[in-house]
Amino acid sequence: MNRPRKQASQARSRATQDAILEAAARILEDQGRDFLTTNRVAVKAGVSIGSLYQYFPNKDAILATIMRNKRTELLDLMREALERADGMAPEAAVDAMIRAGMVHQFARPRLALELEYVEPQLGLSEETAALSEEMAGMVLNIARRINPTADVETARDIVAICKGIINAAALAHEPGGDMLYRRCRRAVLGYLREPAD
Amino acid sequence: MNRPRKQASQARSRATQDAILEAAARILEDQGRDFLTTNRVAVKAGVSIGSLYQYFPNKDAILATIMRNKRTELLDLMREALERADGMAPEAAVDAMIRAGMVHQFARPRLALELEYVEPQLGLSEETAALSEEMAGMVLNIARRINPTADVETARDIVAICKGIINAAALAHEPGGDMLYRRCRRAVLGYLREPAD
DNA sequence: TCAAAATGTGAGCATATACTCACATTCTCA
DNA sequence: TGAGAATGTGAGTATATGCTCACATTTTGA
Repeated sequence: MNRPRKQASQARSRATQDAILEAAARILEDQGRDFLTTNRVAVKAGVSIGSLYQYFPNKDAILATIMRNKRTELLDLMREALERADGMAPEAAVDAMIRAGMVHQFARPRLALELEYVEPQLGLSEETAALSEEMAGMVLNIARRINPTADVETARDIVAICKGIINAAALAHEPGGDMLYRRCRRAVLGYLREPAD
Repeated sequence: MNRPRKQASQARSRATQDAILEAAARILEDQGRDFLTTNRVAVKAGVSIGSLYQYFPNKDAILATIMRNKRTELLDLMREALERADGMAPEAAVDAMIRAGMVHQFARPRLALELEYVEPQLGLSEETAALSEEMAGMVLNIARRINPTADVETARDIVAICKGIINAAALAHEPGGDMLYRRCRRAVLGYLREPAD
């Protein structure tokens, strides 16, 4: 295979692509979805709309890329936490998992919320399902250390519970600090320790 | 005061207004927000767009009305549950409250989800805050019977937790039956019984 | 140094959609 | 029954926005 001369060409400038992605993300989180127009993204990213469309085939592709990037980050953090949790006490393992997985969403809760809202119209349903399964699998692994009867649905609920708390905080413009983490932790442990029926 | 001849005029036909509201709600929940256009609402409601704009000044007003109606319903159900819960055992009281408050969202979870997302652009933030406070107050009343140290934040989290579970179910097109209710119940009781730190 | 390839530019097009208005239809009541 | 009020109608308008394309600028390689 022949390598590109410098490092450009097939992917154009990585920096420009990132600028576009970050511009879109920032508009989404601090102006809202109604303000997310391709022209505005281009202006904020410091490129012309013409250029923007050389980096992405359409608006949804920008959002899909942001989505995928965030998901990759999230999965990596969770996988890493799962490994680290190997020799840990059950509660510490839960701690590590929540911290890893959720710190990520805490960082930009508003963005996470907006992305979740846009996701259905992005045609990523297969990827979404796959991600959900992998996440549920990892969460289940940890959850069973607290409650051995936990099943996949339990794991999915745990994720949903954390999302609920985080999203509410985001909508209320709450700061996403350590308090929020502790509330998630309490909800997760409580759910696992409460008998199923 | 002079009463209107029949019952029309100042509010036009109540039936037509309801038809418009229901048409909008149905489009929202089974076609999605991208399909919610005023023309489509008019067609589905069986009126002309011209008429639609005699009942509502603009598109957002339709959504705001749906929102307000649902909220009124929800609050009424919760208030009623709170009264009924007076002589009940703590757990039964929690039961009644979740059932009342959440049965409402369970009924049309997809609609609830879509409304929640549209809400910020509707300029109802004061009403929203007021509603949140009243809901939190009622939930807190019940929550304290399980855990006397519960505070307003605890109450808000309980609401958020239930919303999270319900929304996830809605997004996954899960049926919103009794199972869902039981998972909410478990999450709520677990959260309340888990020590705060 | 220069030509060809790669990349950047933004005025403008195509389209979608919220909303209007001139007119038609129906209702009210003496 | 008929005149005026109330209500209904939908083609058309104004505007916003995703995206294109003809052209300009920069980069590349000998």
